[in-house]
Amino acid sequence: MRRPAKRVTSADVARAAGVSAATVSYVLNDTPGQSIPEETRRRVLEAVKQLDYRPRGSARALAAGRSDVVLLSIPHLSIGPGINRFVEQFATSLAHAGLTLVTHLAGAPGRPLPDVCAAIDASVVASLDPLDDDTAQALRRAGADLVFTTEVEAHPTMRRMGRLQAEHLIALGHRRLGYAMPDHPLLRKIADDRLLGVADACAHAGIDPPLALDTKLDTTALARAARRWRRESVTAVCAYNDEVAIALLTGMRHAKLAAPDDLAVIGADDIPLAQVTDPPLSTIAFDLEKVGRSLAEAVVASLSGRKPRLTPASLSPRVIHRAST
Amino acid sequence: MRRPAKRVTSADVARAAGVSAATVSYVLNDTPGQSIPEETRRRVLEAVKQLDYRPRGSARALAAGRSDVVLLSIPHLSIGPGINRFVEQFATSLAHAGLTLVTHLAGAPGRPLPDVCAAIDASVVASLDPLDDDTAQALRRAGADLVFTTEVEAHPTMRRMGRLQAEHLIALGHRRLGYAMPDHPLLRKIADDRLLGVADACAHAGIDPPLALDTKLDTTALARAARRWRRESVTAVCAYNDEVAIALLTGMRHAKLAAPDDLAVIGADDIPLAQVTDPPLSTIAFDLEKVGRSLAEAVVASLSGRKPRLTPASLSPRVIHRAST
DNA sequence: GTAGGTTACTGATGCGCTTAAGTAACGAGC
DNA sequence: GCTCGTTACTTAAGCGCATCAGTAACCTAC
Repeated sequence: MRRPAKRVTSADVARAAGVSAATVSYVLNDTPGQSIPEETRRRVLEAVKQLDYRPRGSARALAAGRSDVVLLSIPHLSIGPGINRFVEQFATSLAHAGLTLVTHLAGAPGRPLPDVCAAIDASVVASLDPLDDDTAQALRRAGADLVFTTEVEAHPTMRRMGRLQAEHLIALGHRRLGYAMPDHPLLRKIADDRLLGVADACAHAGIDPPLALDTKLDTTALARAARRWRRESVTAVCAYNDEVAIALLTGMRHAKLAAPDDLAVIGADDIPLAQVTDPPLSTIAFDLEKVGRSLAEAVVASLSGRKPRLTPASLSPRVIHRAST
Repeated sequence: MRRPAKRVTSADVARAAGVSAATVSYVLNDTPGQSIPEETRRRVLEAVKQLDYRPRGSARALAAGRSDVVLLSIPHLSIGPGINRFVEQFATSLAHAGLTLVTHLAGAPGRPLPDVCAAIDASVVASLDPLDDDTAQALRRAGADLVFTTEVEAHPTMRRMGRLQAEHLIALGHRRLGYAMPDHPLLRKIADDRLLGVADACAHAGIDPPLALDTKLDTTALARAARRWRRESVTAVCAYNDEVAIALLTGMRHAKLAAPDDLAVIGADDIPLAQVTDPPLSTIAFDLEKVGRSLAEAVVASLSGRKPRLTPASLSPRVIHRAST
């Protein structure tokens, strides 16, 4: 592997601007306590633009002892397309603070998070849900701060979503609930959390625990599941997510069952398609943009030594009531 | 911002193993031309494990002049959940070659790709579709190799997808096609490409160009669009993607139109839900795992100085024929 | 008029690693 | 018995930047 061609360095900029490399660094970083006259600043910035100079992150990180890179670990499988809006807002908010976001698909067999973190020398690792202890410790040893959307004390987000689904159905008068589990083994952990939330709500309302059925994205199988729930006098189903819920709706049509009269269905995530199903799907939505913004604040806080203080209900999930319930 | 606590360095490992830092580096990198007896190697690796040492990417990159980080730029909005499978496979294949993958959501107002690239000092930037010239040049100046899924000469993937959709419908005997455009302005460019592909196929078959209609994810609006196509004697519609197609199916049901008899519908992306619509949706699928693997190969090739040689039809889109056409 | 402060810089150092160059110890070959 | 080659290392340089410790020039105050 050849060494890449010579790149523009701060020394080049310094030469072009007729100053020292230190001055270039001061100008570019607005280093507090340094007084740079307007004229010099202009010359330096001019040279930067002329040469299309971009400081190398690795050199900066090495010299400064910390980088401006934030690593976001996102769950193995998408939490729906909304994740994009979240990431975008997060990246934008971080950029305002001079930080750079890159993301890593967690759980993949590719490479453990601490390795990735060390490789890019991230100074903060953010995640939507808490990481396991070993990983967290390894990351901290690798020099990264950790930031999550959920406070440790609060109910984990996933569990809360399940609770909201169930509470909605119970409020509508349903007394026996079903739960539609996803088939993908990697979704199992999240699904179990959400199911626990449903069980919480049932227990709290003093009704039977939910009847959970494994499902797959297959119309016939879901038609069967729907009939099974009916037989067991289930009147409403919480689906793991909108995808499962939509598939269930199709399965029900095949079984000649209609939502919400024969079986009420609520999804989770509020994917765009949830508005255009037949009937439109009730679901749980997050304000992901807000989450992105507040997570960015937490990162900045953590970086300046303050305890990241998150809003109580960071993900703020809420019920979207449409025609399927 | 306090300097983070002292982290484990290669000097610490060297001390623990009773060797010099150079030896540690030789062991960890399997540096060719260095003979390390088994016993020494064992001692070093032992110390590494004991201390949970992870080399800092920034220091490595700085010293070696190149990092082992690959940056994947993914389009602004998800190309469906399949993107996950692709990223995963890509990351795994890269990991086998000792490379680390991180991704960046392109197009977001956050921070331009070259800045991100410089910040993490990526040595390769991969992208699903070609980047504009300015960006490409800036990246190259930032010292990154560029790798794409599409060869420059080949038809851009997006255009090809549109062509496949149309060819499928034409082969089924349709003589007047519609095209359902997405409403999101950021999708416009991709949509235009796909539409061009449809137009190509129509021209090639000697039939009228497609009647493109703007749509949004709204059942009523789509019912109206469906009726409009019918009035204009369109018998089959290519949808921008499966999402639009599924919404159209719902709109058609509201307009008392059935697929494929009243209007055939084909989507694109083969999202999981496409199997469970009513009727199941014909669509265009990619072999994303294969793409991930071959893109990783291209990256490795590019890094070892060879020209990245991609398989002719890297994304290899193909028609999935279900009941909606 | 000069001590003391401020402004506007520069020089030197070191971050943690890779790598070229060096070296001590040992065995083989003559 | 001495050289040469090999093995198994070590030493030192330097990657590109941030940052600390200067310092020269100029200004102010008394």
